[in-house]
Amino acid sequence: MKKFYSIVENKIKDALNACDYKVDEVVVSESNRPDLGEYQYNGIMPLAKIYHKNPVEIASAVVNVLKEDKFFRDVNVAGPGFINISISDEALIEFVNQDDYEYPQNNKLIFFDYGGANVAKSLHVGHLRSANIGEALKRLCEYLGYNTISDTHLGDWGRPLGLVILELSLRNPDWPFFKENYQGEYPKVEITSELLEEVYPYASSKAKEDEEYLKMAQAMTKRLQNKEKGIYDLWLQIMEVSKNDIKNIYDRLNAKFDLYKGESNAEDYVPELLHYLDKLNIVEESEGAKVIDVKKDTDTKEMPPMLLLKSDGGLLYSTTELATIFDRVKNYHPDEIWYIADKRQELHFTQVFRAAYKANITKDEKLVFAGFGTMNGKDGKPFKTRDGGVMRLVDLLDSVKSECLKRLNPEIEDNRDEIANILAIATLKYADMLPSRETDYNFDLEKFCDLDGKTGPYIVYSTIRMKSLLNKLKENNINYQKISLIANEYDKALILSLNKLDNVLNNAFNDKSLNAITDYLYELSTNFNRFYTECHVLNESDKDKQESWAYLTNIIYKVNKILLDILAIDIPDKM
RNA sequence: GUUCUUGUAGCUCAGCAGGAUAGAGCGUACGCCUCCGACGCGUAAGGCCGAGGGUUCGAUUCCCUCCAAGAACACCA
Repeated sequence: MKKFYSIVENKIKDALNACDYKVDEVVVSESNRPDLGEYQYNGIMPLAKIYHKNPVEIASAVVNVLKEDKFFRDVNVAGPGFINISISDEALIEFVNQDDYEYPQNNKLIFFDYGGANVAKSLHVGHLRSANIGEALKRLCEYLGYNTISDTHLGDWGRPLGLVILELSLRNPDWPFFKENYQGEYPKVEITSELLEEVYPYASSKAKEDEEYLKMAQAMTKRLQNKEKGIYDLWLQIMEVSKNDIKNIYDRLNAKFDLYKGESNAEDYVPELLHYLDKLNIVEESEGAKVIDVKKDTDTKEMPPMLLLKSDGGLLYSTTELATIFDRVKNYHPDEIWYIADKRQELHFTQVFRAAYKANITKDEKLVFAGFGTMNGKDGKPFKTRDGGVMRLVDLLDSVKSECLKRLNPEIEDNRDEIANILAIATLKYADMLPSRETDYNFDLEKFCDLDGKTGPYIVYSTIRMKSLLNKLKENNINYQKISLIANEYDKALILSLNKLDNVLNNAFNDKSLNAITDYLYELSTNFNRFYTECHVLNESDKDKQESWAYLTNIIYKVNKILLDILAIDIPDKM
């Protein structure tokens, strides 16, 4: 991958060295004074402090060295020691012509935990961000050369399953799963996702009112966790139905998981884990439960101990989580494990991570929690359906889809449904990743689907425009190998934007946030649209100009595609 | 209650390893189609960066206090 900023930064570093100033790192940024230069370097002032010298003096010396380099069109000192830099057209052209957009592969493995679907419960709006952000971060890491593995970490082993099985047993007492000493194969029973969708909420609310029912559910959960014959077989059938359902929705969202493991898999490691922890002497008893103290001296806030086992011996969220880390470390040897989950779960993960470190389960592995903010309704309150229930993810996707369908160009006759679906996903994903990761945001259908502004449809439209222009160039046999000139401020603006690619991707990686990318996509689109209206590629008579512009259009399309692929956004041919 | 997070234009949000004149989008007001998709483009107005202190040559950015909002706080996941 070619790195424009690094070139500039290294040149400045060399110049500083030539003047006998040593710096660890030079960071150049886009100028906020475009009247003075395209880029700026502000590092002279702090340097002057170290060397007890006048910053303007240092800056002038450095500038004199840089001025010798034909790479720069202009370098000057302003104010207390800012260095303003402009690049020569020749250098810009040479850089654009380098076709080098791939990062070298490295041997680091990042393990991703996102999605977090629960079996027997339909995916709801709360699952949207985890899938979007997780998938995009995973693709970003892959693009940057990391190896990745992703796992949904299904919630398939806790009380919800106990509740569902209990309720099914009450409704179908004659099912053989619940008969003791049943011999032979268990029959395949009629379980549909619709049924599960109805059963869980019913059982869940009943457990809240009915203490007896709750106790029965707890007992059933325990029986499941003991893998009791019959109960476990029924569970397998529930799993199959539910997993398919989950996969379908994730497919729609372009979220592809390498693993569909879950708490139940981690459960296999629980005995080993408990045995291991026992030897370490870090498990304590508290109010009947087994806990691991994870407090640190440096804590400013109270840090409750991690609950390992319930007083009835049952497993908890944290237990399976810890066992999952155990499993992952043992079987996949990741360098890092990234958890993309609602930021409200941060305390829970902090506890588990600390326990994992304390128990020396992870050794060098780094456990990273990347929490995201909540998507709320338009009113800023938690997203609900009209009757106050939790909105299902499918329903949300469908509502966006029908809104997109309404706005589709009426002249398009074929595949309207399919196009609307692609558009809906683009719309939702773009809107979802536009705020920075930790920001809560409000779902606003009208706003997201609007063709004006920082929206998915605008980005999609611009990309379609690029594609359509490239097709026209092909039809007219207009070929392009390279850019040979910069004609005006419009193509130049585009080039300067393109130079940022590597920076943007690295910022996104460092912050584990996609907003740098969504924002950059908007910048590219808007710069392209301006270029498009001002520079008429097809009927430009100057052949060099035409070729340069055609080449540029191709590059911008290519970079756009790279970014959209990272975000897992597809682009229809028309809209 | 304790702790954490957030407070930036009318609205929604970026920026915040300190830097020059704080940026977008929407909305508002004006413009631009005999040419590659006007589902586009341009121009303008709009800000004491929650308040008050501090550190610094320099603070929206770092530290402290206060005010306001949100979230998390052991046998649910």
